[in-house]
Amino acid sequence: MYGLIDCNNFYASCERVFNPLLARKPIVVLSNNDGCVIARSNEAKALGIPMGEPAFKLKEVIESHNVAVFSSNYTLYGDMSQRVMTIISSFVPDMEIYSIDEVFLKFEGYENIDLRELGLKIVRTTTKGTGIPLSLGIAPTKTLAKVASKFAKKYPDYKGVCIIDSEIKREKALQLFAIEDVWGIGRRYAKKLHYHSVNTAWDFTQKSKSWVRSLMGVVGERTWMELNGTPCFRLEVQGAKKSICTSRSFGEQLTEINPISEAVANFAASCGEKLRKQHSLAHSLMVFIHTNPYATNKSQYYNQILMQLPVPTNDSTELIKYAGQGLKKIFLPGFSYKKAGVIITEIVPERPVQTNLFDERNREKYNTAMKVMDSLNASYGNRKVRIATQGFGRKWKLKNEKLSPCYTTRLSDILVVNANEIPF
DNA sequence: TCTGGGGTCCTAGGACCC
DNA sequence: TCTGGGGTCCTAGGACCC
Repeated sequence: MYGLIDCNNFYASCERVFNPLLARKPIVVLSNNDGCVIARSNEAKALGIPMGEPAFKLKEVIESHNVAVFSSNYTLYGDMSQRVMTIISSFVPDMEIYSIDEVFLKFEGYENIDLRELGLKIVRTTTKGTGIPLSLGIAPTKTLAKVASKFAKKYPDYKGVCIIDSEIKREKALQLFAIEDVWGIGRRYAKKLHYHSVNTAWDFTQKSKSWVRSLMGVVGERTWMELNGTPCFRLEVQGAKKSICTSRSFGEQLTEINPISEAVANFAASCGEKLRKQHSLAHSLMVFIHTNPYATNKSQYYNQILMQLPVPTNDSTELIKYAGQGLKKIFLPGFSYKKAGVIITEIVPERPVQTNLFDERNREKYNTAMKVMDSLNASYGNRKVRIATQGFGRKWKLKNEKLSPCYTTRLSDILVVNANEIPF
């Protein structure tokens, strides 16, 4: 059997843990730049605030219902996520962390254990230890476990744990489950399926396999098999990322290249950091910039450029250099830019080392510099040590006016470092 | 008049997820 | 005035190989 644990309204719940006055109050968390709603407490959902709604359209409802509004604080959410996952892993070792707020479990060798009892214990212990409410679904396939977790969340009588372990339960659950809520069925396929009078997950399973295959390809066929009880997706081991992207919308529109260069340098540096963290090197790097697509009355420009790196690297100074060269090639004056980003692909493991006959760079020296920089930044805070081109400007910085404190990771807590651990 | 068969790799775009 | 960020996989078509 597979399990799927989903943290309820995760970001909103994280904010609430450290602010008990928010209990039973409507909460929304906004995307970067305080753009649109990306998380809502149940109370906010009840007010009819939709997911993805731009914040400026919600001014009225926020004021009239006293909705608590937060900028997103990924430092806090990331740390809370780790705590949740750590507790869960003490119960079930076979787990796949699927996202910041979801984890798949595999119950293998649990044949003589009451999974409902175990599930309740996991949910209760984790919520008690972190303050985050959870829902757990258990079923023979990952897709069905997802379905079960939605029931666990929706109906309080389940006390957070719902199990689909018989044909009768599977049939009943799928008949009550809208096709567009199935894992793997997005907006496009849902529309196609509705057109063919497939409205519930059950309707979908009653279609023939070949019909599904011709409409949705092999991906849809797998979903069909999973809903019918045949597992197609295993627990996946977490590997290194195959692409890494850092991109942001700017707090204000930028017309000059200088602040954009600074932003792009920071994005490249951040990609380098992520690469080093997973012990990988990248062979290519892409830079993109674009204007504000919502400003339909202004002229639009979107461009990107792929840069091949001579030798796979995770050195921020090198990534910054190529990102900057790329930006110069695609930047055109006369536009108001809203967003830029750096995407890194062709990622390979750090070892074995690949060399280039004509490479003249002293890679050992730069690697040491990166190590020292990472370790200082880990101790003293992000970007405390940086490459000069990353700059100190604030022009491109995003808006986050409603940011909560990093309760669990703020510097006063982690500044207690052993001097011997600083490598110089 | 009549012109094969079997591959690989790359890219762009589309679909999905959180 | 104001609209997020970061991923994965699959497919079709083109270019190329022998």
